[in-house]
Amino acid sequence: MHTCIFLARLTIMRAFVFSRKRVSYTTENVGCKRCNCKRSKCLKLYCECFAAGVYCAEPCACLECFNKPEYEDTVLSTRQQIESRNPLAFAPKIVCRVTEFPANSGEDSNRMTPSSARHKRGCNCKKSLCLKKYCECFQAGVGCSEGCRCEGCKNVYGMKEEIVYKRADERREDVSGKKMGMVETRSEILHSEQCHPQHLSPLTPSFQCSNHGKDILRSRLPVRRYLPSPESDTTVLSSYGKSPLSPVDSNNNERQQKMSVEIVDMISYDQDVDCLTSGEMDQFSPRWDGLVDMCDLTPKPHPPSRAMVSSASSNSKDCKKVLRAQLCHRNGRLSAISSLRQSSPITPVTQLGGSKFPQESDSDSALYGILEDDTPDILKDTPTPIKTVKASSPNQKRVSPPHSRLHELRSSSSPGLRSGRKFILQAVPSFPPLTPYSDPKSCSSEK
DNA sequence: GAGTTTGAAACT
DNA sequence: CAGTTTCAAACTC
Repeated sequence: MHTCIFLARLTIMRAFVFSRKRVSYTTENVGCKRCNCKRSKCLKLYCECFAAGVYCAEPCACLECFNKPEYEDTVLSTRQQIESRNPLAFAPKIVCRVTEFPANSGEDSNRMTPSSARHKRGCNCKKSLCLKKYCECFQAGVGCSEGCRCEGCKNVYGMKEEIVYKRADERREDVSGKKMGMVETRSEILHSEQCHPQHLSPLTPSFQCSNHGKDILRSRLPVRRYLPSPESDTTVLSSYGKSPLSPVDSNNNERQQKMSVEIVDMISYDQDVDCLTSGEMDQFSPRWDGLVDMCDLTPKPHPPSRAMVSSASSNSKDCKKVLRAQLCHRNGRLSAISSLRQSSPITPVTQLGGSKFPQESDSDSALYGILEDDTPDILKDTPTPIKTVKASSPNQKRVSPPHSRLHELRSSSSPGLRSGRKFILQAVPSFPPLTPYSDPKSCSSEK
């Protein structure tokens, strides 16, 4: 169970931290760098805000911006259109896969490590050597993978060749029943953290806001070198060089806990948190399905482990249950997490009115049926030949959240959410809001 | 701050 | 699907 929670945290953290570029929010959103679109009208994936599923806000320096609450319909239809072209367009780019271990014994049968967070689509770098933020993998703080088509990869988070080699190695060792070698080492580190809760913040998503995630990431990094965190422009070693028990962590612990509640509540965040999280919190909506990715993992029985905290269930279902239970336990309103797996990052639920929560892929088709002519007038001068829409969700996972819940959630107010400066596209939550949404229309006056 | 480089997204 | 163009962020000076 702890493993599951742990992975959930990690995945969420990654989703937040790595999926967006330099979006540095403060509570006041002062000096925040947001998009700077000149020609895309903030209605294409070029636009960071749009891609992130949030409305542009004051910090944006965009021109002719249509990514605003008042153009909600346009935004939604545009998203719809883009999704029809590429169903994964708004899906989190970083997914956290799990290293699965062969079944050896009943004990610790749920051992898994988030050893392979990767860019879903992979990069295509030619000149940056995957060492600059041009590289999405590097920017996301993840290693390149087989899916990357990069040339001369030197990604410090994991080179493509290295990954391929290690995976082959893992498979070989798994088959031979040998000990896990490097993988084991990594998982041991991970494991160590799991087994020593004092090393971690409590079981709340706050973990994602700490640098624990980075520590974990670091644990996956070659020991030989540390480079500046992609999230840090100034710190050379960043948190990668810190011990998990570093003072920073302990100092952060309390506020991490606080943060966790805020994250879970999807309310505005504490600006006191480090830049890792502060810039990402209100990008929440479209990234929550990172959790989905995590939960989609299907851990297999694992070999015995000395001290594995392993009350986790051995299947993703249970994992989700555990996660849900855990989160619900921490936040009564979090029952919405039960919809994690069903939610779509891109489904414009508002257009579905109060319809019932559709089931899985059916929802998509239903949705698409509703949203037909999806070419926004605004963009019709640049027509896109999309007329038919895929009826099924690419991974069969992205479905609208329960509207009844949404409705419930909306009907209650969340001061924290209202305090957020960013308009999350309420209509296209990737993940059912964990706290009430504030109606974009009602809060459009905030802007 | 302007100009350049880069690679993703969009288009053909 | 491959090649090209457009775009905006990252980067350099």
